[in-house]
Amino acid sequence: MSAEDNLLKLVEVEEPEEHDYLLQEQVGFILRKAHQRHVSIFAAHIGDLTPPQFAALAKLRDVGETSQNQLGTLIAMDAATVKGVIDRLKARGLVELSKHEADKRRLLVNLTAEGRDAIERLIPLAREITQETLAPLSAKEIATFMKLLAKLA
Amino acid sequence: MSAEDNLLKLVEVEEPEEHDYLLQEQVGFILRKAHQRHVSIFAAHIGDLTPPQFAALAKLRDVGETSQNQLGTLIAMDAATVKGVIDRLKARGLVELSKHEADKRRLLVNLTAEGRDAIERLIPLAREITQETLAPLSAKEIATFMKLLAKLA
DNA sequence: TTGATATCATTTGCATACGAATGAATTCCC
DNA sequence: GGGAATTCATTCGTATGCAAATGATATCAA
Repeated sequence: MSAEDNLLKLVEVEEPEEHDYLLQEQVGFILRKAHQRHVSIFAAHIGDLTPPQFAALAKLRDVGETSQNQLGTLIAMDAATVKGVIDRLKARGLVELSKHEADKRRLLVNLTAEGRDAIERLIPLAREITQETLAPLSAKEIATFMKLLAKLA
Repeated sequence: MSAEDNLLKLVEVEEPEEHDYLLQEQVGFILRKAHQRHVSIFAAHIGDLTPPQFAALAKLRDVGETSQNQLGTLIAMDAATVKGVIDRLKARGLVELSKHEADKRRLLVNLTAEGRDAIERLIPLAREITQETLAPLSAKEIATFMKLLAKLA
């Protein structure tokens, strides 16, 4: 290889052509597809609840009664989004709402008995969903991936 | 109350009942948060276009004129979703639609001159978005992460 | 105490995202 | 050739997801 070739190669590596932008290699695009695949796996295992609805129930199981806003923070949903999710869970009798005695602004959310039964019943399925989502990776790869993904989230 | 009871209560308070299922460690939940963070970074750099709209333009730049359905396949959107995205890009004059001569079912989509200008102008910003999204990782970690993420998508 | 500020919840508007149903056009295959 | 199956696009309904505006309440600070 000539000196000119080496120089050219170096220049190419350090200053890539403006035309070689490949959508399918961008992290955002792949992230969106990976998320889509997960949601699809979720729906195949748990047909009557969405991932956000499941997240709300699972978090209420962890922390018990909380305000709607606080629950939203815990499951990474803004106030407008969490309201819709809770409304639908309430309509199905899985959560119940009550007013905070001291702070009249707050709307408390809690599992109903039916909601508690539902989440306990669904958690084994959720484990399968996690497993199937990660199935393309080896155990070692899963550990690495989860560590790096957590850094990005 | 016995001393044992007090001890037990203390333990319960400081180490709340160990639930064997932790939402915040599930891949689906973290994937959703990572995707949210990316969309937020995208919006901070490119305010007047959404990631799916950008994806449509970038892919049209790659492949040139295609049918609406085919474009949807290329950017991982179902027919109903891609229609809305293309409708909005058309309303803004960034793409133009035409009928396929041989196959009357197909609706061809292509960039307008304005659309081509827009995507060329935005690609440098998209590179910054990718960089900022991956900023929490080292170069080596990025390589590892992208390889594993691609396996999951 | 009171006026400014902050927090909680709601509502509206817009943009994905997808299942299901529908209609039009094409292809398959007997 | 012609009926069955497939493909392409559209529409409808439901569910996130978020920005921005609003109203009610609570907290802070002068």
